Amino acid sequence: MTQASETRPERISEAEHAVMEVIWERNPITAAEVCDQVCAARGWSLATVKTLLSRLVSKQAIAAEPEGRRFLYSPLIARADYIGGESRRLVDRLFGGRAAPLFAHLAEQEALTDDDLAEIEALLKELKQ
Amino acid sequence: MTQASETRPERISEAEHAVMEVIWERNPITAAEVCDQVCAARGWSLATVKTLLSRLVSKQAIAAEPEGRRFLYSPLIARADYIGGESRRLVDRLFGGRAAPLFAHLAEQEALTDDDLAEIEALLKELKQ
DNA sequence: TCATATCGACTACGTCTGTAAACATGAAGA
DNA sequence: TCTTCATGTTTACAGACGTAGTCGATATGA
Repeated sequence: MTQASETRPERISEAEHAVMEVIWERNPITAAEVCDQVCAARGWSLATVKTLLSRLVSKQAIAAEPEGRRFLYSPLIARADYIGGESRRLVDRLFGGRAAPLFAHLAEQEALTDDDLAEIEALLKELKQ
Repeated sequence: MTQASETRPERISEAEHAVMEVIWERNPITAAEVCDQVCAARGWSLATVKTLLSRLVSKQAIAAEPEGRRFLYSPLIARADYIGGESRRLVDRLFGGRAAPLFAHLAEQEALTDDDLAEIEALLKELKQ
């Protein structure tokens, strides 16, 4: 059963993702406001943000609603979906789809703080309840 | 103090990574042998593999040792380092560097099998011992 | 020795990405 | 009304990436 319109979400690049984060955090939002949030941090110009915004629009990752002579942008895909997809891609590509080896790796690299461990432990308990 | 030669490992692309996996699994290995392992699966031609190999050589991800009139390729970076780096990038980019939210996400998506859970639990115990 | 298969090096080329300038147009102030 | 600012649209351009063809040299079998 293939869905009628299998709109495979087009891949969001790294720079585009930075813009998405801003939009997820606050929306609807204008181009200038997005720029306020990221241009300083990434050394971008407003023009760059505009380009990224229009690419995100054509990728249907965000919606642009006209407001006067400008646009208000809002997310069309949920952050949870995005990070879920990216996480899955990584786990599939590097760990054969199994999450445990990823966890083992992070643990080995001491990339897990005590807080992380405690939190994960709590989650584990919950999952097993 | 910046290190003398800050050889920031150049980014390995998706296609290149597929080649790396073959080389990690068996090495030293020739271009033709690499092709045997991936060309069918990915629908590539030998020429494509050769290109990827030479890009990997220039990125210093693999070494090419001459053997007669051909090369034997071997990894210069460890698989563990690679997947560690990639995992870290993802965790940094999407989860603010904390692993717990990633774990929570995988759990939420039911991307964790019972085996995964058991394994992670075991690892946790070990880490806390 | 001559054709052929093999192999790396070089070249190619369309797409995507990062980064931005130029341009057109409408709004707003002088 | 004339100028200037703000804003989206179009165009640009270099570098990375995916994918592969061509070239030149060597090994090899007839």
